[in-house]
Amino acid sequence: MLKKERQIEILSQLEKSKKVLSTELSLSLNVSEDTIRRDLKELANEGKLLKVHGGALTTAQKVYTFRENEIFDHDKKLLMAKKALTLIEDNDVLIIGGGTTNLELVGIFPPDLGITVFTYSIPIAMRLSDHPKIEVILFGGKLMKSAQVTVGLDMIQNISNMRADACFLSSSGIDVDTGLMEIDWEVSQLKKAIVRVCDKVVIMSTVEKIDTKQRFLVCGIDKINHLITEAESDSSLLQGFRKRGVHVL
Amino acid sequence: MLKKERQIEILSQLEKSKKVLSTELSLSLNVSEDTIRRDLKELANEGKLLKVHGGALTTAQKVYTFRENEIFDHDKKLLMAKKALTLIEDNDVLIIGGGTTNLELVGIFPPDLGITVFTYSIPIAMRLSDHPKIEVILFGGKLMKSAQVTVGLDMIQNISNMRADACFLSSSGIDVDTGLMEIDWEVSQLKKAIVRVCDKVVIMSTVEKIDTKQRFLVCGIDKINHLITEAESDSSLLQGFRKRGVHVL
DNA sequence: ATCAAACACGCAAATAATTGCAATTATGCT
DNA sequence: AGCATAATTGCAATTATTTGCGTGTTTGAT
Repeated sequence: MLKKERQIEILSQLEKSKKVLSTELSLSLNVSEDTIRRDLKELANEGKLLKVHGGALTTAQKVYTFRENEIFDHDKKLLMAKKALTLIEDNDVLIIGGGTTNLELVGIFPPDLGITVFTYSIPIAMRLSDHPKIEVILFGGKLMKSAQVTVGLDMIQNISNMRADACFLSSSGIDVDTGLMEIDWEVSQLKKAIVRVCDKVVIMSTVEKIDTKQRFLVCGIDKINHLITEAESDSSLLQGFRKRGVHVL
Repeated sequence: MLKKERQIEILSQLEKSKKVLSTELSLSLNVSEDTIRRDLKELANEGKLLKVHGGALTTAQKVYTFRENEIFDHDKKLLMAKKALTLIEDNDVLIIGGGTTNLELVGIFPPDLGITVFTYSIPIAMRLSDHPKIEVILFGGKLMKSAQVTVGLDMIQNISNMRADACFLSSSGIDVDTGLMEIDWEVSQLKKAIVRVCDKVVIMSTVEKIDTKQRFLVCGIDKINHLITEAESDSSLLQGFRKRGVHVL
């Protein structure tokens, strides 16, 4: 039995019973407990499970009454989130925008990730509120009910006075020539301010948003460092972005 | 049963009933009382609960916007919310604090109520986000994960520069002689600032909190205009408050 | 003040984790 | 293919964690 195979089996057992014991796994999979422990350690580092003395528990021990399965295009967004996660390092200071893709992203943050997150999205803050190591700062302002994000002039002030390692923004439209666009004026102003203070700008967009235009410009393509979609990074659709120096993944 | 598993179970029981007894836990989880005590001690060090002689209490009530029926003392709090609602008029500007009682209150706001609500509680903002006529402004700041509220110095600044018709605050302790008290320093500072800028100060407190003291003073009894409990307004327990000019209801 | 319940401390047994090391197995490269 | 290198695995010795029990102390309700 291959290592990967075994690890998948471990995860599947964990899925069923919400907990696994090192001793039991060692018997049922015919490997030493050491190996099981090494597997568990590895999986724990990937955030796939929570390693504890004697075995492991599902990370989703928490009561997520959150409607994860109601997210549109859940699979695609999860894939994008996984790609985005590779860009994040311990001790980073991030600004994370609204949208379900970002919600997906913070949902897969491994438990040992120690970062600081600034956000204006209430669902994002909520979901991070039970993460053990992440510090969350929520920007305040008037609540835009439709998207459950806050906006306000003060907020743009606040943002302008900070710096962050990276920002993760979704897009309502992106285009090789024009750049990143936004439907809502207030949100566009907000994102404009965010882009200015971040070393690394990461845009997450499903391919259907590519080459669609919206009313308000956030920034030109030259400000964007990474573009994440659900497609293969060498897709021809994305060639234009690669040519302009955007890291596509 | 694994240690972590047990601790999670303890926390989950605690969440439901707001208190746990070492003896009961020892029986229901089939471990010695020593083990329970050690668990409680450990969890207390992590700030997950407050250890007391004989068991443990919740340190701060974590609010789940979704699971209304699990709110502790739901009936009492609903009753208090109904009383509080009588104090609210159209076009009011209110500051509403955290806690499940306030959550209950905003839950029964009639759909045609047109007011402006300032809050630092994320669950409150969430719940109001689907109300058609209420404008919600969320104060920003560092997220205190246990209670899902935000705090911060900026926030006190912001509050000091506004005025509101009334504020609705829960109490972690109130006493005729001392006044309103709070467990957490940062929250106490926050409430202090709020009380200063509100024309009408409404405190909501279950009777069990009456005459209990906490570490940090928010304000004296003279600043409090209304006291809402689940008891009859002419209860003898509340006589002291009435004598000092507090409207008890 | 009294007394049972709750607690803290140390100890010992059992179980689990870690580490270094050697044997085996996979992988990449010419 | 053949070889070098890296990864994986099991083993043994050591270390750490968990747990229950005995002892003596503290607590808090009457």
